[in-house]
Amino acid sequence: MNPAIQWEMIAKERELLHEVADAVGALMEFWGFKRLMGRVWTLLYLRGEPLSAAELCEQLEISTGAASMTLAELEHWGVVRRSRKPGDRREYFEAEGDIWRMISRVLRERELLQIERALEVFERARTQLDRLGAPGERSRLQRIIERLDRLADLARLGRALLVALVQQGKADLAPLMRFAKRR
Amino acid sequence: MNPAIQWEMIAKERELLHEVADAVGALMEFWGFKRLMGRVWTLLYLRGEPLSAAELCEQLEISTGAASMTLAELEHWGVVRRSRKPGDRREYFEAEGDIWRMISRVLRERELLQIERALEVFERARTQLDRLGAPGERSRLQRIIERLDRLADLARLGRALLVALVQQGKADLAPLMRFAKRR
DNA sequence: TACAAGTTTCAGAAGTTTCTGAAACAACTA
DNA sequence: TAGTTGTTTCAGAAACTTCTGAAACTTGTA
Repeated sequence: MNPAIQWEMIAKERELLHEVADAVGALMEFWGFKRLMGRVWTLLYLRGEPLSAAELCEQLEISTGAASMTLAELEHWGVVRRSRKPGDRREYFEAEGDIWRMISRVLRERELLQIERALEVFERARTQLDRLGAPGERSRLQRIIERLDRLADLARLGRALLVALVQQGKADLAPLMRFAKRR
Repeated sequence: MNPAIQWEMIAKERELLHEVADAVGALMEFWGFKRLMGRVWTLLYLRGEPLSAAELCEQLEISTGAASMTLAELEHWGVVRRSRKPGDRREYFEAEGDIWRMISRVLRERELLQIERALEVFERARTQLDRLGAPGERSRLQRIIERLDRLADLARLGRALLVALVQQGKADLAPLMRFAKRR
């Protein structure tokens, strides 16, 4: 094959992976992670083989420092594994293949925590407001308490949905996938 | 009643509302909104009556500029209404009472958009990669394409879940609430 | 042990977001 | 119309986040 054409194909592939990585990066950023985490993970996931830190730096045009910190963070979230090849001093990195395991971990450890924290504040404030009843003010306070209860209900709903999602996914992702395909 | 005690009760109430507003503010920030939007909306929601911009500034200790901008933004999302009292020059602001309407709007207009955008990139990259097949490289490319497909599947799952949530909620929030209470 | 290759850390650069406060503006009243 | 009160806008201050690059450190090799 014409080497010029072959080179062009390699460049094209690289560009496409880059675009996908950027798209996931944007999604992840939206989800409150660093954009780089999304980009790095995506490249590793798509390539499907262990890559060295140096290659990631080169492909994504980032510094060694950024690579090191991002990889450590991804490892902390359990979405990237580190490995070595015999006779090679470098460390290699590989993406966790099970996407759902990643997501459900984030849902459990981060979103759920946020909701529970808010819920605690709601409940504590509720009991304290209840005790506060000023004689002439009962009905005004009552209205506030009612609305606070609705906020708490919503938080509990969110919690229940998250828990259900995590449980369902743990049991088996397939039913959810079928659900998606039905639409 | 002893005025000192009465004053203390007012301060206590104020502090409690403040705490709840901060909790919602943190949640909203986590969701990619400005913290202030959460704080302002919460105070309006809990009080349940129209408040003036000045009162919001005073209660939340923010500048008039911040109040104006935040209220405009909240109005744009349809979660705060603006009204006037006859014979009063000031504008008053009131929170949208239907929380679910707010949330589903955000889900539809923001999250859904994000996912669709990513999905488009995935699909475009997929067809282009498909065309790219280098003779000796078919299987390597094939692996990448497979993984890209899994990413796309996940995005479609997310989209389906969001759509279902929005639809369900539009029909009636009650079933979801019962779902939450069952747990 | 000395060396080299690879990795981590961290001070501060660069970029971004959010908020303030004052000036411009708008709306009502006398 | 002029004055008063209330609202919006926006330049830049402040705070925060993310990234770089060089120095410190670690690990394996000779």
